[in-house]
Amino acid sequence: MAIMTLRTRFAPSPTGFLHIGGARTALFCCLHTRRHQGTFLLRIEDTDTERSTPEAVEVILEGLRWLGLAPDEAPSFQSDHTARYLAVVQELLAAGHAYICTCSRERLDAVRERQREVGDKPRYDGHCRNRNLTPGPESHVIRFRTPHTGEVEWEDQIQGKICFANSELDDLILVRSDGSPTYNLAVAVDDHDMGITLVIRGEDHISNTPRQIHLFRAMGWEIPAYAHMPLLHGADGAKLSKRHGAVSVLQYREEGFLPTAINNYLARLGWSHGEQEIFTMVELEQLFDVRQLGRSAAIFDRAKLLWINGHHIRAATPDQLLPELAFQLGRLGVDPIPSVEQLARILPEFQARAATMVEMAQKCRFLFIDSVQPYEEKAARKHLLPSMRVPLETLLQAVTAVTEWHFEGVERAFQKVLTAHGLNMGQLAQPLRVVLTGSAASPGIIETMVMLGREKCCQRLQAGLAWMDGGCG
RNA sequence: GUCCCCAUCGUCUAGUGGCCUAGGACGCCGGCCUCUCACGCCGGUAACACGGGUUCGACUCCCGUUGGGGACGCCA
Repeated sequence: MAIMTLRTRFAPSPTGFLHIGGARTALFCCLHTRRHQGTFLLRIEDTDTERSTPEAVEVILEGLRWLGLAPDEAPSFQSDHTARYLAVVQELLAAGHAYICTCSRERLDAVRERQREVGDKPRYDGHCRNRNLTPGPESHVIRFRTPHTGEVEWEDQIQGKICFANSELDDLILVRSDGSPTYNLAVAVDDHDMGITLVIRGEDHISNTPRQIHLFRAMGWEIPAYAHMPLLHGADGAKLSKRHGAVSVLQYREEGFLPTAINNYLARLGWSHGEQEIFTMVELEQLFDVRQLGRSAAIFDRAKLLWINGHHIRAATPDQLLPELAFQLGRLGVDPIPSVEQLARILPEFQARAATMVEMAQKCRFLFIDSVQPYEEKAARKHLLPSMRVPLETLLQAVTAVTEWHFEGVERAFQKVLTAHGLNMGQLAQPLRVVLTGSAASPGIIETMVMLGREKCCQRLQAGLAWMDGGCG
């Protein structure tokens, strides 16, 4: 069968960072395309020369790379296509589908204000539509001649049938008075030129679709299919945007989230597959289909993201986590950053204990610093009782005498102290933990000692005894 | 205001006329495990917005109301 191969695009405007909502759009687009063996493209929509910056392009690219959503071909920049857009407009002008408009912004504002007062939808009133103006020295824009009657309808792959009466639409501007092309023109031309067969984007673009379809019709082009996905909302239920609580996806990396976890979480917003909650990227690429999306907006829930992130941390192999842990330790000021061998040895002990890589770094930091004093006050008060002084001193001796520094060897020494003083595990483990780690929580006490090494164990035991002698109870 | 869209536990969702005294997940609460903290396991909490229809039977279909969101730029 001659099924047209799927071509999609993610089309961000480089006016800022890539936020979590944009990342979700890119993810859905990418997953759907991979599932159907299509081609996923990236188009930078920089027709707004005022606000677009090369820095933003770089940040968006980096965000996509980090998430593993790299496009299949080199990105396309709308700013490279200006001549093409303008040529299309000339065709439109020649065919009578566009016209010159000399209305001033002041007039437009006044018209809109009047319409609002009457309770109408603000839109261009068609003042220049039939004036047959020709380009002159006077400042002018070029507008599209939108049909007055009839309607535009399309079968949206997510929303179902959507229909707009043409009478609801106005004559949009195609070319600004400075001669630059506008968004709707550029999108329509590029979607056609790039051979896009399915436009996947946020539902905030629904109202642009009829305009773009009209442009396609006027040019006699084949109209692509559309899939408008529900938006991501913030905790207050409003659209997530840069000025509304959204932060860069790269900040999630800083906060210790794994890209697989972010993707997993985002995919479950609006989409599900039975009762499965945890998905790998490979699974998503096999299962995700935009046509299975729900139609209602979802609210971003950090608590669930944390849970999923913890799950992916546990599921990861240590070497996958190594670079992230090193990165986070560096941010905590650990210097020098431990070797990968060192980190690989201790990392498994912390996988089940951290929801983020930041948390993991915080929890294993004690291993790599010189002193854990001052102790966490509450922990010290509760566990470093005077009665523990002697047992800890015995332990110091036992530790010094350990011949082979491995789990069994250390455990033997520890048990000996327990027996000698008639203590149970917890009675000795907790004070020791405080002395060794500075806090009342850590991996198993023997594991902790083994990880720390004999030298540091002895040093900290000595420091602990000194602290107790100092009477700082 | 006008147009478009949406509506199941606090949140993400399953549900496509009877299998629903509405299932799962996160969170929260309780318990187990236990040297601490986690992980894990067990149990609990909590929802079909409202009103009309259609039907032998509605969470599921239709209409209305209410509520929410989006769009109304020489931004994208």
